[in-house]
Amino acid sequence: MDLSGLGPAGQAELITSRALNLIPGEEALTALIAGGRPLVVKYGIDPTSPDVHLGHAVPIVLASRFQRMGHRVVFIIGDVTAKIGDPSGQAGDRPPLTDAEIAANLSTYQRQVSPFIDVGRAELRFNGSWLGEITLPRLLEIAARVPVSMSLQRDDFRNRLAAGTGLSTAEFLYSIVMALDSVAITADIELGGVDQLLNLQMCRKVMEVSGQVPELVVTTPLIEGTDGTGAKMSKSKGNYLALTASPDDVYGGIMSIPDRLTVPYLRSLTEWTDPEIAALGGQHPMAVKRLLAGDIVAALHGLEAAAAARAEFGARFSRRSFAGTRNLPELSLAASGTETLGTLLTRDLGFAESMNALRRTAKGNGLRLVRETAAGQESEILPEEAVYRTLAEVAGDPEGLYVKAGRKVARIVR
RNA sequence: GGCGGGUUGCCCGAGCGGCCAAUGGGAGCGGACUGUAAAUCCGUCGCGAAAGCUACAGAGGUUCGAAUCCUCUACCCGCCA
Repeated sequence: MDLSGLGPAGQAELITSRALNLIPGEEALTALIAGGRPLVVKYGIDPTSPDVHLGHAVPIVLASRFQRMGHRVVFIIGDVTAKIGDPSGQAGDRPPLTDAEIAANLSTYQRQVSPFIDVGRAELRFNGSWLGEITLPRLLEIAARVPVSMSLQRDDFRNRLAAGTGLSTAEFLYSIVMALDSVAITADIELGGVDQLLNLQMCRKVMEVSGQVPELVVTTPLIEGTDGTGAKMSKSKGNYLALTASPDDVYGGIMSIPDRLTVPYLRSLTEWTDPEIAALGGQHPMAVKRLLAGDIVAALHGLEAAAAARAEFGARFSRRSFAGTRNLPELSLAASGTETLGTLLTRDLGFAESMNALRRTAKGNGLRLVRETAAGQESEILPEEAVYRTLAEVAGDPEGLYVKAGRKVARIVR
């Protein structure tokens, strides 16, 4: 949706309503937009990991809004810092990257993020192209005018200092180095997650020290992970939805988030406006979540895929019918009738981690044979020993037959 | 550099010579209930069909027998320099 026709107040509102912090404030944003020229909107991307998930999409959604308002989005790639390695001093877990790796990560990143923003229209800048030019006197000049107390506002720095755990000088310099990027492109606005707030403030400071107008800082909320533990979405917690996930997985993944996250997700990841969201209030929480899931799948994979994922979900989980379900793994009697059920379910399908794990599932009534006919479903709980019987023995007539191990299902075919 | 404390399963954390594959909590998994939500309850929670095997930082040793005792190594954490 083109937003360039919107007036300054309208544009500012569209950003402000989704921002957690706006520094110095909304009036400044409105004034900046009212200036009439295309603004330089900076967004730094991390070239160290090719994995992008929904959490990363949040600031991108805002960047896209700026873009559609007619402003210039500039992605800064921290190639210098990536080549130096992890600044946090945790030895070894983040080795420096080569140029080739950075390029590869970058193109993966662009591809994954493209559903949310017009990547072709965004500008790309590598900070190596100007950081290499910075002289030591210049760096000292800036450092001399940036108080250490600014960095010490960071809890993690303070805690580590207090605890006596290592805090390197490089880490102190890191935020100044990133701030030089803002100076290099004379950014008007910078976007980032709230976790970057202190770094972003450093950008303002350094710009000021360099005689520039400090950029306007916009931070976005960190969305909670899908598991509902309250932790932010992150790869290491495993509570994330990758942008590359299949339509079915994304749809299902969204459906499994706690109800209380539906609105935050709608706000952070879709173009629904606050009045529209408020109007959904009367609906069943699950219905709203369906809208959200459909919307996100549509963004990532298109409307058709969204419709298919919706139908799939309805068949598979709401009606629990398997006949209409696509993408079910299959066990073929002809090909593997003589293999044991346990082998097939663990080794071939990965439904359980080990034979013992599968037996435990069976012991808890989780291993079942389901026969689906026009009349409905009949389910038979398989005993633990069935794990060691062959598929042919267990299955018999495969017509409309499915095996379930816990929540996972496979179709049995001839 | 000196002295002291620690390293247990996915995480936290008991155990301090046999009854320890290892108490308890959390996470996970399965079941009931459901909307692949939340809450609750129940079960389960190294691998192996079994015999058994592998596990309590690593390597040796003492002992009929070690997660538990001894020695060395690595890492962590305190206090003192």
